[in-house]
Amino acid sequence: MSLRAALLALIEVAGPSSGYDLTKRFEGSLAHVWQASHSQIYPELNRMAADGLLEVEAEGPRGRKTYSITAAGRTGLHEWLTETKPEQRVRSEEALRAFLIPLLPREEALDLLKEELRHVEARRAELETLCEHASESDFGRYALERGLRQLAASRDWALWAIDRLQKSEEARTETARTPTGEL
Amino acid sequence: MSLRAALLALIEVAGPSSGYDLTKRFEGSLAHVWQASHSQIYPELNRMAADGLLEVEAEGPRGRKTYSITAAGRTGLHEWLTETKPEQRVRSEEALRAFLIPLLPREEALDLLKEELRHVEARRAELETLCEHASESDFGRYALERGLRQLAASRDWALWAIDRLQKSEEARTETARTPTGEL
DNA sequence: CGCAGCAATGTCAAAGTTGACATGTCGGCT
DNA sequence: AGCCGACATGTCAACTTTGACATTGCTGCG
Repeated sequence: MSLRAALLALIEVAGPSSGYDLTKRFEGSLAHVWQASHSQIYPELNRMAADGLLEVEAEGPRGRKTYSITAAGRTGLHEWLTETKPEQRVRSEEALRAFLIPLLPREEALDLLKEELRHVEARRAELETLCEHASESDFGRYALERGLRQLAASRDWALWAIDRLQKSEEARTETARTPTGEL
Repeated sequence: MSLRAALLALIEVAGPSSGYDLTKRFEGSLAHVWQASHSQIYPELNRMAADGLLEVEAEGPRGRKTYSITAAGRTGLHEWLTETKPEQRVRSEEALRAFLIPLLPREEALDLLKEELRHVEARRAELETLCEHASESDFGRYALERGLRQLAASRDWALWAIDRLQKSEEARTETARTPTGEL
């Protein structure tokens, strides 16, 4: 259902669009939040049209189809936003790795964390520029801000973890103990 | 592959375990990071055993099967951690909602945000207690900390968004303008 | 002209995920 | 004895998601 909501919202905001347009827009700021490729979007649009949420206007020289939102579509979107309780579960491979970090010997763990830190910084910089170019009232403004804050949290965590690992290494060196069981 | 890595790691850390054990452990701190139910875990364990990553020791009065990690399993886990580049895409329905917030009239948007804030605070409190009860060296310590920071970021974002919406409402009231197009 | 590249839509198999259904054991309580 | 809840494993249909394969029209370039 999330895909439907996203598509309805995109059409609601930008007006009648083609599947191609929507696919492109999914590659923009929305990509930080939800992903879908054309192979998922095209069939879904047709199903939504069949369900009366969208109206198709097929034409265009290259077989372009334009979908517009119907009253039913608008109602559906509103219902989804207000009456569906959000799925709180998050699945993040990065977080899973974080979970598994303690399995690695310190050196390797530190390398991984530093690598992660680089990635996060890169994405943050990217988002930051997007954020600057976005107008005050831009549609994706809220999501952008959210993404930025999440990334900042990831960065801070990585810094914390690196610090912690280095401290525990120092402690280990001082007391001259052998390391405990690692992978 | 993430499921495999998680299962290998859980067995690596806790020693030989049954599918039931692993299912329970997936409901613990790991649930904040990755989810899997027994219907996914049981078949996967058997596949992993067939692939030589695990060793089965079937017995126990209630048909309990105990899986232990093999050398190949350990290698596989290590490879996954160090040689696979992490999937950076995140899919979060909550974030998607954040994206769509501007579609709602202010009052409804505020209600949603406040609701979200409550949820986040509740989960944060829950994690916080988990964090306190966790020993310094607990396996899940890093993931727990990461989860806490993510939730804090979500909370701060919600507060920021509420503030922003209220400010824009004031501005609107002052200038006595009619609202722009909303859902 | 031919060709590359983008516009535009589609299908399909494979993999991942969920929730429901199914089954049987064991221990403790009434 | 009967029942409940925890232990323990499994299957299956439905749905979502991904990546590959496939096709056609238009546009600009050499």
